[in-house]
Amino acid sequence: MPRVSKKQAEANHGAVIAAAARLFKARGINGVSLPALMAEAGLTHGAFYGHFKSKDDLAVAACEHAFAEKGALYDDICTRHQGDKRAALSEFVDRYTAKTHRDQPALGCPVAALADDASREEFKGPVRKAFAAGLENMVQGVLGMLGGRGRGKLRDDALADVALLVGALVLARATKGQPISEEVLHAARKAILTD
Amino acid sequence: MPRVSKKQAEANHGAVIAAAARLFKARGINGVSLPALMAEAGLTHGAFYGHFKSKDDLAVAACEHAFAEKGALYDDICTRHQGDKRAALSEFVDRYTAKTHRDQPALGCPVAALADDASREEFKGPVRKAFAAGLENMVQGVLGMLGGRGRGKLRDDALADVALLVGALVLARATKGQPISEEVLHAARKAILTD
DNA sequence: CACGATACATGATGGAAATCATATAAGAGG
DNA sequence: CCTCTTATATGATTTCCATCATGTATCGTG
Repeated sequence: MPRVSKKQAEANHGAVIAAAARLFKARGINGVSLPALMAEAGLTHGAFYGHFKSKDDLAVAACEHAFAEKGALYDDICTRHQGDKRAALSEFVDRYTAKTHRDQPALGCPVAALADDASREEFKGPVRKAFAAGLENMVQGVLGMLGGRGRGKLRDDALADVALLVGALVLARATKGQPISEEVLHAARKAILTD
Repeated sequence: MPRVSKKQAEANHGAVIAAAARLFKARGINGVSLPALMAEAGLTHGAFYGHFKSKDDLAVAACEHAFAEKGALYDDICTRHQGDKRAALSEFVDRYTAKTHRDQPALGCPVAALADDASREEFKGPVRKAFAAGLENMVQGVLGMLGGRGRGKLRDDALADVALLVGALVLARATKGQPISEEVLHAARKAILTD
Protein backbone atom coordinates (compact mmCIF):
# COMPACT_ATOMS: atom_id res chain seq x y z
CA MET A 1 0.00 0.00 0.00
CA PRO A 2 2.71 2.43 0.88
CA ARG A 3 3.49 5.86 -0.37
CA VAL A 4 0.88 8.47 0.38
CA SER A 5 0.59 12.06 -0.72
CA LYS A 6 2.84 14.70 0.80
CA LYS A 7 -0.17 16.13 2.57
CA GLN A 8 -1.11 12.75 3.95
CA ALA A 9 2.42 12.07 5.13
CA GLU A 10 2.44 15.34 6.98
CA ALA A 11 -0.91 14.54 8.53
CA ASN A 12 0.42 11.15 9.61
CA HIS A 13 3.41 12.83 11.20
CA GLY A 14 1.08 15.03 13.21
CA ALA A 15 -1.16 12.10 14.06
CA VAL A 16 1.77 10.23 15.56
CA ILE A 17 2.73 13.22 17.69
CA ALA A 18 -0.85 13.76 18.81
CA ALA A 19 -1.29 10.09 19.66
CA ALA A 20 1.98 10.14 21.57
CA ALA A 21 0.94 13.20 23.55
CA ARG A 22 -2.30 11.50 24.54
CA LEU A 23 -0.83 8.11 25.35
CA PHE A 24 2.26 9.43 27.12
CA LYS A 25 0.08 11.57 29.36
CA ALA A 26 -2.21 8.66 30.12
CA ARG A 27 0.28 5.83 30.63
CA GLY A 28 3.67 7.46 30.93
CA ILE A 29 6.37 7.39 28.28
CA ASN A 30 7.67 3.97 29.27
CA GLY A 31 4.13 2.64 29.50
CA VAL A 32 3.56 3.01 25.77
CA SER A 33 5.21 0.83 23.13
CA LEU A 34 6.00 2.06 19.65
CA PRO A 35 3.80 -0.58 18.00
CA ALA A 36 0.85 0.43 20.20
CA LEU A 37 1.57 4.07 19.58
CA MET A 38 1.70 3.73 15.81
CA ALA A 39 -1.44 1.65 15.80
CA GLU A 40 -3.20 4.42 17.69
CA ALA A 41 -2.04 6.80 14.98
CA GLY A 42 -3.42 4.47 12.33
CA LEU A 43 -0.07 3.20 11.06
CA THR A 44 2.21 0.22 11.62
CA HIS A 45 5.36 0.22 13.68
CA GLY A 46 7.65 0.21 10.66
CA ALA A 47 6.66 3.72 9.65
CA PHE A 48 8.01 5.15 12.85
CA TYR A 49 11.64 5.66 11.95
CA GLY A 50 10.69 7.46 8.82
CA HIS A 51 9.32 10.21 11.01
CA PHE A 52 11.49 10.23 14.14
CA LYS A 53 15.03 9.42 15.06
CA SER A 54 14.11 7.53 18.20
CA LYS A 55 11.46 7.20 20.86
CA ASP A 56 13.17 9.90 22.89
CA ASP A 57 13.04 12.17 19.89
CA LEU A 58 9.29 11.64 19.68
CA ALA A 59 8.94 12.18 23.41
CA VAL A 60 10.31 15.69 23.05
CA ALA A 61 8.01 16.47 20.13
CA ALA A 62 5.02 15.06 22.01
CA CYS A 63 5.89 17.13 25.06
CA GLU A 64 6.11 20.32 23.07
CA HIS A 65 2.87 19.51 21.28
CA ALA A 66 1.03 18.87 24.55
CA PHE A 67 2.19 22.15 26.03
CA ALA A 68 1.49 24.16 22.91
CA GLU A 69 -2.02 22.76 22.83
CA LYS A 70 -2.75 24.10 26.30
CA GLY A 71 -0.84 27.32 25.89
CA ALA A 72 -3.60 29.12 24.08
CA LEU A 73 -6.07 28.14 26.77
CA TYR A 74 -4.81 30.58 29.38
CA ASP A 75 -5.07 33.53 27.04
CA ASP A 76 -8.47 32.34 25.92
CA ILE A 77 -9.83 32.31 29.46
CA CYS A 78 -8.35 35.72 30.22
CA THR A 79 -9.80 37.14 27.04
CA ARG A 80 -13.25 35.80 27.68
CA HIS A 81 -13.34 37.34 31.17
CA GLN A 82 -11.91 40.58 29.86
CA GLY A 83 -10.73 42.63 32.78
CA ASP A 84 -12.18 40.42 35.48
CA LYS A 85 -9.10 38.55 36.57
CA ARG A 86 -10.91 37.09 39.52
CA ALA A 87 -13.51 35.44 37.31
CA ALA A 88 -10.80 34.13 35.01
CA LEU A 89 -8.90 32.56 37.89
CA SER A 90 -12.10 31.08 39.23
CA GLU A 91 -12.96 29.43 35.94
CA PHE A 92 -9.44 28.11 35.50
CA VAL A 93 -9.26 26.63 38.98
CA ASP A 94 -12.71 25.12 38.71
CA ARG A 95 -11.83 23.44 35.47
CA TYR A 96 -8.47 22.25 36.75
CA THR A 97 -9.95 20.69 39.87
CA ALA A 98 -12.91 19.16 38.06
CA LYS A 99 -13.45 15.42 38.30
CA THR A 100 -13.52 15.20 34.53
CA HIS A 101 -10.00 16.58 34.48
CA ARG A 102 -8.90 14.04 37.04
CA ASP A 103 -10.47 11.22 35.04
CA GLN A 104 -9.01 12.14 31.65
CA PRO A 105 -5.27 12.59 31.94
CA ALA A 106 -4.92 11.96 28.21
CA LEU A 107 -6.76 15.18 27.49
CA GLY A 108 -5.60 17.15 30.50
CA CYS A 109 -2.72 19.19 31.81
CA PRO A 110 0.67 17.98 30.59
CA VAL A 111 2.42 19.57 33.54
CA ALA A 112 0.68 17.18 35.91
CA ALA A 113 0.82 14.18 33.58
CA LEU A 114 4.43 14.41 32.43
CA ALA A 115 6.17 15.66 35.57
CA ASP A 116 7.08 12.19 36.71
CA ASP A 117 8.61 11.22 33.38
CA ALA A 118 10.51 14.50 33.19
CA SER A 119 12.03 13.82 36.59
CA ARG A 120 13.51 10.46 35.55
CA GLU A 121 17.19 10.36 34.84
CA GLU A 122 16.66 8.76 31.45
CA PHE A 123 14.79 11.79 30.15
CA LYS A 124 16.71 14.55 31.79
CA GLY A 125 17.90 16.18 28.57
CA PRO A 126 15.58 17.79 26.02
CA VAL A 127 12.44 16.42 27.63
CA ARG A 128 13.16 18.18 30.88
CA LYS A 129 13.87 21.42 29.07
CA ALA A 130 10.60 21.21 27.18
CA PHE A 131 8.83 20.47 30.44
CA ALA A 132 10.36 23.46 32.18
CA ALA A 133 9.28 25.71 29.33
CA GLY A 134 5.74 24.36 29.59
CA LEU A 135 5.67 24.85 33.33
CA GLU A 136 6.91 28.41 32.98
CA ASN A 137 4.16 29.04 30.47
CA MET A 138 1.52 27.77 32.91
CA VAL A 139 2.97 29.97 35.65
CA GLN A 140 2.77 32.97 33.36
CA GLY A 141 -0.82 32.08 32.56
CA VAL A 142 -1.76 32.00 36.22
CA LEU A 143 0.24 35.15 36.84
CA GLY A 144 -2.02 36.89 34.37
CA MET A 145 -5.03 35.93 36.45
CA LEU A 146 -3.63 37.15 39.75
CA GLY A 147 -3.30 40.71 40.88
CA GLY A 148 -6.75 41.04 42.36
CA ARG A 149 -5.28 40.52 45.80
CA GLY A 150 -2.06 41.05 47.77
CA ARG A 151 0.50 42.90 45.69
CA GLY A 152 4.17 42.02 46.15
CA LYS A 153 5.76 38.77 45.03
CA LEU A 154 3.04 37.84 42.61
CA ARG A 155 5.33 35.35 40.92
CA ASP A 156 5.75 33.40 44.13
CA ASP A 157 1.99 33.29 44.47
CA ALA A 158 1.61 32.01 40.95
CA LEU A 159 4.27 29.35 41.50
CA ALA A 160 2.59 28.21 44.69
CA ASP A 161 -0.84 28.14 43.07
CA VAL A 162 0.46 26.04 40.19
CA ALA A 163 2.22 23.65 42.56
CA LEU A 164 -0.96 23.35 44.60
CA LEU A 165 -3.10 22.62 41.56
CA VAL A 166 -0.66 20.10 40.12
CA GLY A 167 -0.17 18.42 43.47
CA ALA A 168 -3.89 18.16 44.08
CA LEU A 169 -4.54 16.72 40.63
CA VAL A 170 -1.74 14.18 40.94
CA LEU A 171 -2.93 13.07 44.36
CA ALA A 172 -6.56 12.95 43.27
CA ARG A 173 -5.63 10.69 40.37
CA ALA A 174 -3.55 8.46 42.61
CA THR A 175 -6.45 8.01 45.03
CA LYS A 176 -9.30 7.88 42.54
CA GLY A 177 -12.16 5.80 43.82
CA GLN A 178 -11.63 6.78 47.43
CA PRO A 179 -13.18 9.74 49.24
CA ILE A 180 -9.92 11.58 49.80
CA SER A 181 -9.58 12.05 46.06
CA GLU A 182 -12.40 14.54 45.87
CA GLU A 183 -11.44 16.07 49.19
CA VAL A 184 -8.04 17.10 47.88
CA LEU A 185 -9.50 18.70 44.78
CA HIS A 186 -11.99 20.63 46.85
CA ALA A 187 -9.41 21.76 49.40
CA ALA A 188 -7.13 23.04 46.64
CA ARG A 189 -9.91 24.95 44.95
CA LYS A 190 -10.89 26.54 48.23
CA ALA A 191 -7.32 27.42 49.18
CA ILE A 192 -6.73 29.27 45.95
CA LEU A 193 -10.06 31.02 45.58
CA THR A 194 -10.27 32.15 49.20
CA ASP A 195 -8.26 35.27 49.86
CA MET B 1 25.15 -22.28 48.07
CA PRO B 2 21.49 -22.18 48.87
CA ARG B 3 19.58 -22.61 52.03
CA VAL B 4 20.27 -19.99 54.67
CA SER B 5 19.15 -19.72 58.25
CA LYS B 6 15.59 -18.75 59.04
CA LYS B 7 16.87 -15.45 60.40
CA GLN B 8 18.82 -14.81 57.22
CA ALA B 9 15.87 -15.68 55.04
CA GLU B 10 13.73 -13.23 56.92
CA ALA B 11 16.41 -10.57 56.59
CA ASN B 12 16.58 -11.24 52.87
CA HIS B 13 12.83 -10.86 52.61
CA GLY B 14 13.09 -7.47 54.26
CA ALA B 15 16.07 -6.51 52.12
CA VAL B 16 14.08 -7.16 48.96
CA ILE B 17 11.22 -5.01 50.20
CA ALA B 18 13.57 -2.22 51.25
CA ALA B 19 15.41 -2.32 47.94
CA ALA B 20 12.10 -2.27 46.11
CA ALA B 21 10.91 0.74 48.09
CA ARG B 22 14.09 2.60 47.22
CA LEU B 23 14.20 1.67 43.55
CA PHE B 24 10.49 2.04 42.92
CA LYS B 25 10.60 5.53 44.37
CA ALA B 26 13.61 6.45 42.28
CA ARG B 27 12.72 4.91 38.92
CA GLY B 28 9.05 4.03 39.12
CA ILE B 29 7.68 0.52 39.43
CA ASN B 30 7.89 -0.22 35.71
CA GLY B 31 11.38 1.25 35.58
CA VAL B 32 12.83 -1.49 37.76
CA SER B 33 13.31 -5.08 36.62
CA LEU B 34 13.16 -8.02 38.98
CA PRO B 35 16.75 -9.08 38.19
CA ALA B 36 18.02 -5.58 38.96
CA LEU B 37 15.90 -5.43 42.06
CA MET B 38 17.13 -8.75 43.43
CA ALA B 39 20.72 -7.83 42.67
CA GLU B 40 20.26 -4.64 44.67
CA ALA B 41 19.02 -6.80 47.53
CA GLY B 42 22.09 -9.01 47.20
CA LEU B 43 20.32 -12.04 45.71
CA THR B 44 19.69 -13.48 42.27
CA HIS B 45 16.45 -13.24 40.34
CA GLY B 46 15.50 -16.84 41.00
CA ALA B 47 14.95 -16.25 44.69
CA PHE B 48 12.16 -13.81 44.03
CA TYR B 49 9.20 -16.14 43.77
CA GLY B 50 10.11 -17.81 46.99
CA HIS B 51 9.23 -14.56 48.71
CA PHE B 52 6.48 -12.98 46.64
CA LYS B 53 3.64 -14.08 44.46
CA SER B 54 4.33 -11.54 41.73
CA LYS B 55 5.87 -8.16 41.05
CA ASP B 56 2.56 -6.51 41.87
CA ASP B 57 2.52 -8.32 45.16
CA LEU B 58 5.94 -6.88 45.98
CA ALA B 59 4.82 -3.43 44.84
CA VAL B 60 2.15 -3.41 47.51
CA ALA B 61 4.58 -4.55 50.20
CA ALA B 62 7.14 -1.96 49.09
CA CYS B 63 4.51 0.76 49.19
CA GLU B 64 3.44 -0.13 52.68
CA HIS B 65 7.04 -0.32 53.81
CA ALA B 66 7.87 3.11 52.36
CA PHE B 67 4.91 4.71 54.09
CA ALA B 68 5.50 2.99 57.39
CA GLU B 69 9.09 4.18 57.34
CA LYS B 70 8.00 7.80 57.09
CA GLY B 71 5.03 7.44 59.40
CA ALA B 72 7.05 7.67 62.55
CA LEU B 73 8.73 10.81 61.29
CA TYR B 74 5.73 13.07 61.81
CA ASP B 75 5.31 12.03 65.39
CA ASP B 76 9.01 12.38 65.96
CA ILE B 77 9.04 15.98 64.76
CA CYS B 78 5.99 16.86 66.83
CA THR B 79 7.51 15.25 69.90
CA ARG B 80 10.79 17.05 69.56
CA HIS B 81 9.07 20.42 69.33
CA GLN B 82 6.78 19.54 72.20
CA GLY B 83 3.93 22.00 72.23
CA ASP B 84 5.32 24.34 69.64
CA LYS B 85 3.32 23.31 66.61
CA ARG B 86 4.59 26.24 64.63
CA ALA B 87 8.19 25.16 65.03
CA ALA B 88 7.28 21.60 64.12
CA LEU B 89 5.56 22.69 60.92
CA SER B 90 8.49 24.92 60.08
CA GLU B 91 10.98 22.11 60.41
CA PHE B 92 8.83 19.73 58.43
CA VAL B 93 8.29 22.16 55.57
CA ASP B 94 11.95 23.14 55.49
CA ARG B 95 13.00 19.54 55.26
CA TYR B 96 10.39 18.70 52.65
CA THR B 97 11.37 21.59 50.41
CA ALA B 98 15.10 21.04 50.84
CA LYS B 99 17.23 20.47 47.76
CA THR B 100 18.57 17.27 49.29
CA HIS B 101 15.01 15.96 49.39
CA ARG B 102 14.50 16.89 45.77
CA ASP B 103 17.73 15.18 44.76
CA GLN B 104 17.15 11.90 46.61
CA PRO B 105 13.75 10.51 45.72
CA ALA B 106 14.91 7.04 46.74
CA LEU B 107 15.15 8.20 50.34
CA GLY B 108 12.33 10.71 50.28
CA CYS B 109 8.58 11.02 50.53
CA PRO B 110 6.72 8.07 49.00
CA VAL B 111 3.62 10.18 48.48
CA ALA B 112 5.44 12.31 45.95
CA ALA B 113 7.46 9.47 44.44
CA LEU B 114 4.71 6.88 44.03
CA ALA B 115 1.72 9.04 43.15
CA ASP B 116 2.25 8.61 39.44
CA ASP B 117 2.46 4.82 39.67
CA ALA B 118 -0.59 4.70 41.89
CA SER B 119 -2.58 6.63 39.34
CA ARG B 120 -1.91 4.15 36.53
CA GLU B 121 -4.70 1.79 35.64
CA GLU B 122 -2.46 -1.26 35.99
CA PHE B 123 -1.93 -0.62 39.69
CA LYS B 124 -5.33 0.61 40.67
CA GLY B 125 -6.08 -2.20 43.10
CA PRO B 126 -4.11 -2.81 46.30
CA VAL B 127 -1.36 -0.35 45.39
CA ARG B 128 -3.79 2.52 45.19
CA LYS B 129 -5.35 1.55 48.49
CA ALA B 130 -1.96 1.46 50.18
CA PHE B 131 -1.16 4.81 48.65
CA ALA B 132 -4.36 6.39 49.89
CA ALA B 133 -3.64 5.12 53.39
CA GLY B 134 -0.16 6.61 53.24
CA LEU B 135 -1.49 9.93 52.00
CA GLU B 136 -4.08 10.02 54.76
CA ASN B 137 -1.31 9.39 57.25
CA MET B 138 0.71 12.33 55.93
CA VAL B 139 -2.35 14.56 56.08
CA GLN B 140 -2.89 13.55 59.68
CA GLY B 141 0.73 14.31 60.41
CA VAL B 142 0.43 17.81 59.00
CA LEU B 143 -2.89 18.25 60.75
CA GLY B 144 -1.07 17.71 64.02
CA MET B 145 1.22 20.62 63.21
CA LEU B 146 -1.52 23.07 62.32
CA GLY B 147 -3.82 24.84 64.71
CA GLY B 148 -1.58 27.80 65.38
CA ARG B 149 -3.62 29.85 62.95
CA GLY B 150 -7.15 30.18 61.51
CA ARG B 151 -9.52 27.78 63.18
CA GLY B 152 -12.25 26.16 61.10
CA LYS B 153 -11.71 23.56 58.41
CA LEU B 154 -8.29 22.51 59.57
CA ARG B 155 -8.48 19.35 57.51
CA ASP B 156 -8.89 21.30 54.31
CA ASP B 157 -5.83 23.33 55.24
CA ALA B 158 -3.84 20.18 55.85
CA LEU B 159 -4.95 18.68 52.56
CA ALA B 160 -4.01 21.83 50.69
CA ASP B 161 -0.64 22.05 52.42
CA VAL B 162 0.15 18.45 51.54
CA ALA B 163 -0.91 18.96 47.93
CA LEU B 164 1.24 22.07 47.74
CA LEU B 165 4.28 20.32 49.16
CA VAL B 166 3.89 17.28 46.93
CA GLY B 167 3.23 19.41 43.86
CA ALA B 168 6.25 21.58 44.53
CA LEU B 169 8.53 18.59 45.06
CA VAL B 170 7.31 16.85 41.93
CA LEU B 171 7.76 19.97 39.84
CA ALA B 172 11.15 20.73 41.33
CA ARG B 173 12.33 17.23 40.45
CA ALA B 174 10.98 17.53 36.93
CA THR B 175 12.84 20.80 36.37
CA LYS B 176 16.02 20.00 38.25
CA GLY B 177 18.95 21.85 36.82
CA GLN B 178 16.95 24.90 35.86
CA PRO B 179 16.29 27.97 38.02
CA ILE B 180 12.55 27.42 38.30
CA SER B 181 13.20 24.24 40.27
CA GLU B 182 14.43 26.10 43.32
CA GLU B 183 11.90 28.85 42.81
CA VAL B 184 9.01 26.44 43.21
CA LEU B 185 10.41 24.96 46.39
CA HIS B 186 10.93 28.40 47.86
CA ALA B 187 7.48 29.63 46.87
CA ALA B 188 5.85 26.60 48.47
CA ARG B 189 7.78 27.02 51.71
CA LYS B 190 6.83 30.66 51.86
CA ALA B 191 3.18 30.04 51.06
CA ILE B 192 2.82 27.56 53.90
CA LEU B 193 4.88 29.28 56.55
CA THR B 194 3.42 32.74 55.96
CA ASP B 195 0.11 33.20 57.69
C1' DC C 1 24.29 -37.07 63.63
C1' DA C 2 21.39 -38.23 59.85
C1' DC C 3 17.46 -37.04 57.25
C1' DG C 4 13.97 -34.19 55.24
C1' DA C 5 12.51 -29.52 54.22
C1' DT C 6 13.61 -25.32 51.76
C1' DA C 7 16.03 -20.84 50.38
C1' DC C 8 18.69 -19.82 46.91
C1' DA C 9 21.19 -20.15 42.35
C1' DT C 10 21.27 -21.50 37.60
C1' DG C 11 19.12 -21.82 33.62
C1' DA C 12 14.96 -22.30 30.50
C1' DT C 13 10.74 -20.33 28.36
C1' DG C 14 7.68 -17.33 26.18
C1' DG C 15 6.62 -12.85 25.11
C1' DA C 16 7.34 -8.13 24.01
C1' DA C 17 9.99 -4.16 22.97
C1' DA C 18 13.24 -0.97 20.22
C1' DT C 19 15.44 -0.68 16.29
C1' DC C 20 16.85 -2.03 11.61
C1' DA C 21 16.45 -4.18 6.67
C1' DT C 22 13.93 -4.82 2.78
C1' DA C 23 10.20 -4.77 -0.46
C1' DT C 24 6.38 -2.33 -2.69
C1' DA C 25 3.20 0.59 -4.53
C1' DA C 26 1.89 4.90 -5.42
C1' DG C 27 2.98 10.16 -5.61
C1' DA C 28 5.73 13.69 -8.11
C1' DG C 29 8.47 15.63 -11.57
C1' DG C 30 9.81 15.68 -16.18
C1' DC D 1 3.53 8.30 -19.49
C1' DC D 2 7.66 6.81 -17.60
C1' DT D 3 10.91 6.99 -14.06
C1' DC D 4 12.61 8.07 -9.59
C1' DT D 5 11.61 8.88 -5.09
C1' DT D 6 9.76 7.68 -0.62
C1' DA D 7 6.16 6.70 2.98
C1' DT D 8 4.67 2.75 4.60
C1' DA D 9 4.21 -2.34 5.57
C1' DT D 10 6.26 -6.72 6.64
C1' DG D 11 9.26 -9.05 8.97
C1' DA D 12 13.97 -9.94 11.15
C1' DT D 13 17.13 -9.08 14.95
C1' DT D 14 18.72 -8.38 19.39
C1' DT D 15 17.82 -7.57 23.93
C1' DC D 16 15.42 -7.80 28.11
C1' DC D 17 11.74 -9.01 31.08
C1' DA D 18 8.45 -11.85 34.18
C1' DT D 19 7.79 -16.17 35.41
C1' DC D 20 8.73 -21.04 35.97
C1' DA D 21 11.61 -25.59 36.53
C1' DT D 22 15.19 -27.85 38.63
C1' DG D 23 19.20 -28.87 41.30
C1' DT D 24 21.84 -28.34 45.59
C1' DA D 25 23.70 -27.49 49.83
C1' DT D 26 22.61 -26.10 54.14
C1' DC D 27 19.46 -25.46 58.13
C1' DG D 28 16.32 -27.36 61.49
C1' DT D 29 14.82 -31.24 63.80
C1' DG D 30 14.46 -35.58 65.99
